[in-house]
Amino acid sequence: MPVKTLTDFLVEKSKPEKRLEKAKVEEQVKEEKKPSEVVFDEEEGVKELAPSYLVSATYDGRKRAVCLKLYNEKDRKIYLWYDNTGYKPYCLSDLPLEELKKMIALVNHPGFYGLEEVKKYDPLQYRWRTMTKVLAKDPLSIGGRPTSAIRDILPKAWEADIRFHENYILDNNLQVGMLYKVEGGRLIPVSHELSKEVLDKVMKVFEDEPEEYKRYIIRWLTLLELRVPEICRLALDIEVAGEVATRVPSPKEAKDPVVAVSLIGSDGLRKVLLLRRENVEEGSCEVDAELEYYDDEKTLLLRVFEIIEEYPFLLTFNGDDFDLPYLYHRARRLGIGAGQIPIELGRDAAFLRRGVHIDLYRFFFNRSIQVYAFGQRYRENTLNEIGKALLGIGKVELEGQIKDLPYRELARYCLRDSEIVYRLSTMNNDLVMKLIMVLARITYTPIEDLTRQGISNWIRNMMLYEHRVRGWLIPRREDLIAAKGSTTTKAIIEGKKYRGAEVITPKPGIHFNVAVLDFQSMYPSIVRSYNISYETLNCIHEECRSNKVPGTPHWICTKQKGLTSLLIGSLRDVRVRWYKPKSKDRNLPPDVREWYSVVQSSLKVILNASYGVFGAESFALYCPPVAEAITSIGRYAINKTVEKAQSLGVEVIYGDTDSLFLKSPTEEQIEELMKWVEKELGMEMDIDKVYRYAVLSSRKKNYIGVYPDGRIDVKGLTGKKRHIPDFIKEAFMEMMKILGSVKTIEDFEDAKKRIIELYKERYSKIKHGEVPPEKLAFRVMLSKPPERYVKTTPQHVKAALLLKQKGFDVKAGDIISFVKVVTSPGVKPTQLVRDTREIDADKYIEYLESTFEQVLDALDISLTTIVGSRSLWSFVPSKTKRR
DNA sequence: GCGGACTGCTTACCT
DNA sequence: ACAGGTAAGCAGTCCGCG
Repeated sequence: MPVKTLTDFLVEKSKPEKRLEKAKVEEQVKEEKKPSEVVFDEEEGVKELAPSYLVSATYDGRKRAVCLKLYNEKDRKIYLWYDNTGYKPYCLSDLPLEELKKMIALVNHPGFYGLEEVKKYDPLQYRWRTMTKVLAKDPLSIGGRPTSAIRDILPKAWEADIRFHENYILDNNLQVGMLYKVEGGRLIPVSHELSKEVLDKVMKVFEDEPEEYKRYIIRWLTLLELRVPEICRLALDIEVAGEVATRVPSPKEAKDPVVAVSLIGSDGLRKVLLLRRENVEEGSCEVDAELEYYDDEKTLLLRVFEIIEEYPFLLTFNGDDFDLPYLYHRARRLGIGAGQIPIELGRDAAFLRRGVHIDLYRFFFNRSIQVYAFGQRYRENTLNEIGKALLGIGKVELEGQIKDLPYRELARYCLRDSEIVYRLSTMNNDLVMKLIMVLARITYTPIEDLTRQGISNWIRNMMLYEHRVRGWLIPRREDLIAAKGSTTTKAIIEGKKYRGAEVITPKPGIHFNVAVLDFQSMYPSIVRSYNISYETLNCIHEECRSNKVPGTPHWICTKQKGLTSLLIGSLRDVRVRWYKPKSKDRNLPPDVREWYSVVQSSLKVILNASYGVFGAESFALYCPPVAEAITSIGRYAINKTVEKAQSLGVEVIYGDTDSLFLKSPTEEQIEELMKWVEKELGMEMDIDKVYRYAVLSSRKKNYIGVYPDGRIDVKGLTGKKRHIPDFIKEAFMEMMKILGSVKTIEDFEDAKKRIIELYKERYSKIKHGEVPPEKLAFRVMLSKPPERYVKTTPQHVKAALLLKQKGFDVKAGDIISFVKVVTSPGVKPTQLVRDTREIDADKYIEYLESTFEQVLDALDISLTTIVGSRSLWSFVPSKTKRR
């Protein structure tokens, strides 16, 4: 079929000077040459290679060339390919070539290589410009060197802060995660067209869209229909026998011996390497792995390195900061040459020379992954917590110190950590590995960068790629901000840059038959439908000025389709109209559905962040008016929809950002409202959920929704917050159970009574000191080191300081567990509590009361009157209703 | 010297 | 280092009070 592939599209749109050659023949991957035909030379890299997945790009400082890592699924090896096209680092100048030639400081710069004229389209000025490429011999000469970098010599430099290997990907249109082969030393993309079947179906779904738009859809489909390879991998964890148990050993010094290394491979390898030491017993527990004992630590380490080299991918948990640097420095200390160690240490990461190291700690720490990919199922970033939350297995509890453990107990402990790391990568059919690969494809980001960087960098990479494909000049930060002006709306929260979302004041009470409608990915829809992009916002055309963004003085271009609008809009549509429905389609085989589900959640991660990055200073295309325009249109849309609902006679009882809670609407009313939204606002609404009843208070972002089957949604209420004591949480859950059983309005009378009984029972338990301290522990995150709290000293910081006094290691990110006590300063770390009589019962009663009250005040019950009038002896008079 | 009103800080949540 | 909006509790300050 003469259908355009992504590769065609890219070639047509861009004219980079040195482009990699395009495959002439359509090879089928399955019928490819045997990997035995691989020609690989350690020094020079691969010369011949059957189709393999591009997973990473780095810069090899020794060879002064970009190095690509290609993963061959068949022999499960990574091959290195070094650039041989003479690609040079560069930045751009707006000065004419002739003028730059006369700049002595530039041409005499030791790293200066040459000049070249190029045409670039400037999106801020809507015109093509002639720019001069200033080429350098090495990346450091462009920038990054402390003194006299080329970018500082030039009066104005463009694109100078893009790293060399990133530039290489951009200029050569390399697609990370896709197939490439090597022939005669040349890197050649392997064409991977969509099947006719898929293509026909897609074109049917998007038949009404313009050609330009369809090309984007095909581009995403081409990247995302191809399955990712099986990733052969090794999980590793090490144990070090330090003298002080409360301190983490320093990797830089590496003065304590590595006493155990556990290794689990996807090929079935299960090993623990143990160091023999004096006075250590064998131990007795079962260990489900092969144990290897070493008398000599050096031999042990060399064996570990040997195994690492056998695998293309290495997984660790915090290996960037601990395991790999420790292994490296320890090995050096024991006299192992750097050349024998497969590890290369970066400034804040650890890499493998040949393979790819993925530090799952960094990946799981990523907020977007936490929230959107795993639905906040884990809320602490420790291996134990993530393991427990996602797999149901935590770390082995340590009795005593590492150095005192018998061999088998040590092996079991060490093995468990690798086991969790490995299982995190295999759960849900390798979900994590697939997510990583898919995100790398969408954002054109090497695996090593993707698993370490935040989402603003992923989106940056995706957008920079789009710029290069089109031959666009990437705007300089200050030019972008100067051209687009600042924000014009006032945030409700002091110190914020612009106004955000609308929250509709809830109508307190119990509401039966509630339908929750929401705009399907509201912000991306706005970006698509309103042509939002940094260049189209406040464009240069006089005629566009009347095309105002509601609620702001900003306007939007009517002449040209915005880059962001196309990019984000097409991603949204691919998700909403293709991948999401397919992931739920029961007619498809489970493995296909599962793949679609991986893709749709990856897209969700990107889309959810695509608005926020424009308001984030760390984003390369930071442009707050863009973010402001999006939220402003969002407020306009929801407010207009509320008006419309009311005019249709539907009561709106609550709404937040993109959702509306409608009280017993008829099907016709819903349908009419949705139709109106589509026609008038150019956006789609969905029935997100239907509640048998919802309990609202006057508090925003706080409600309980009960589904027809009795399941319950709890939002924002104290009872579900992570930091509150288990005792309170359990009481709250009991209360929810009671509410879940309510079917009709009549049932409420009984429910109210049961809730009051429940409250009284829990009340007296606290009062009588019958609750163990662990159940009363608050667990609050320390967001910075204790000494950095200078303005106030919150309770968890007080507790942290007490712990520190006792010699415990407390650092940012730790969860501090404390109870409220009667003695000064009112709190005590849970570990230090000896006697239940210390506990401040009244404080806990206050907490219990306010937790219940949040629910009860919506039910129109007041605890003070009902419980206070009963026979509960010394009832502490409660505060009047809090607002 | 103490309590109430108030503001600001901090955390955890919602979309 | 994706954003802003909301709730809640506590720390700290100011002021009145013969």
